Amino acid sequence: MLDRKLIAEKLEECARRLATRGAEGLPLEEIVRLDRRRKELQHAFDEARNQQSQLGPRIQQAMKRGEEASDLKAQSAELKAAVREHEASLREVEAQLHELLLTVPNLPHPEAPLGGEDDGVVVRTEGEPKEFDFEPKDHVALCEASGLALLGERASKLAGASFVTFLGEGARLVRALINFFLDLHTREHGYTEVSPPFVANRETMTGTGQLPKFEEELYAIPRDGLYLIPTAEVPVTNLWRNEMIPGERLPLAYCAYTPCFRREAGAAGKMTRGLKRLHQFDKVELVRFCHPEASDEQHQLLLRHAEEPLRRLGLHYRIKELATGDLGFAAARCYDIEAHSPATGEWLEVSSVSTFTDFQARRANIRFKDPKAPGSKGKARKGFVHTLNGSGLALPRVIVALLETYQRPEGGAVVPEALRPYLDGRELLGA
RNA sequence: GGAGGGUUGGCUGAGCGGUCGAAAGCACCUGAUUUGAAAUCAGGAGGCCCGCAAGGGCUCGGGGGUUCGAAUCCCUCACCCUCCGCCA
Repeated sequence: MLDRKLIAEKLEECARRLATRGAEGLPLEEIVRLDRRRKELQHAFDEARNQQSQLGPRIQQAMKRGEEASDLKAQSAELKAAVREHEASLREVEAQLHELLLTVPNLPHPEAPLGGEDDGVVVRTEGEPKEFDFEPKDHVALCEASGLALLGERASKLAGASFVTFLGEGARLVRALINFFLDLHTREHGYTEVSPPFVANRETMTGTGQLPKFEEELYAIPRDGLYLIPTAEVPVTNLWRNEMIPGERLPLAYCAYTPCFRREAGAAGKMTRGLKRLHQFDKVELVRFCHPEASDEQHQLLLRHAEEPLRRLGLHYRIKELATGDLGFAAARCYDIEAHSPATGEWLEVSSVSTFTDFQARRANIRFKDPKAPGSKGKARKGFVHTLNGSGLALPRVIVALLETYQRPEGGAVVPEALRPYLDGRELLGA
């Protein structure tokens, strides 16, 4: 959610910056108009309320003197009606305003490259492309040959297409990767592990920006008013909803393993075989809360943390900064981390590392309060925190890159060193 | 799921429907005493929102209601505790 004041004061600039992400025809003028109306109503309400509350003691005194005070009572009743009226219109205007505000995406970061999907900038490429002296198979063929994952009809029997079942060493590989990622981030990068609910209510989904605009993307449990989470970002960011974080605790860093559920409703036509696009996948997510002035630096730090698992697994990958038109609704700036699929030559997005500035914090009302300097009469500084998150990492596509990169001509795949402790020291998988 | 009890400021804990934004204690801040600290004494101070300020509004778990007036009465929701039932 954008700051109403900012929209009012810099309407042109907001519109221009939002246009760079392709957001046109937003109700910005309407928002400014409603905000002005809101202020007026608030004033009228305060005024009437003030008058009414001053009448109370006077009535009491009159009654102590044994008077009826019926004229005062009537006056008070009248004011009460006025207060109610003002309050009702105030609430209505506020609700309208809020609703409009929820539809406006975040402002892109001034340094984000301009353009659309194809204008992302590859910031750097890490590792070497894998060379084979035989014809490499793609991950689908490898899964079929090794039996690590069920991709076909037998798997879709359970919940439909685009749900996978990992079997035997494949299931074990999933667990190993989750543990590897979590251990790395908690032990070496200082993240606090969170194991949240895999469902969330409407308010929680609104806080991070999934609702109201992207209801189509979510699996819902209408009977209980719940949604399956599309990412751990949702429950973890909302941990602090409607709270004030003591400034000295910032920055906060959380990591969480959860399955992620996505309907991929907008992805029709992009259907792919195999593990590349699923309705349910496992992911370890990193979430950070920080002071506003720290978010750029925190974004770089988060990026380093998120890519570290790929480095340790010895995979070839690149970092791409998304152009403004490709940014997610709530993001101000975003790096995608893409692992290389040597069999197809594709770059697979395994992580999206975003900074949301105060956009999510406003929606979810997450603020900080710095401690007052001792002895100083100045007020403690308060404000909305900045939130950031990134996958660290999403499993299925990492598995694709892993199997393809480390495949052997005679079948199976070599386990990279870093992962062996999580697989009983095994050096080979699916052989 | 059923029955009962509870939720007050950072904490503990009072609070006849009318100067209650709320006693008291602890913690906190300022000053005095002290070489410094502790102890003691005297003061001060809840939080949030709008506002440059003056000022105003909101706030006793959330929401609604009764009343001229609600921390106090009623309804409802959430959470906590106890008992019963069920259960990995």
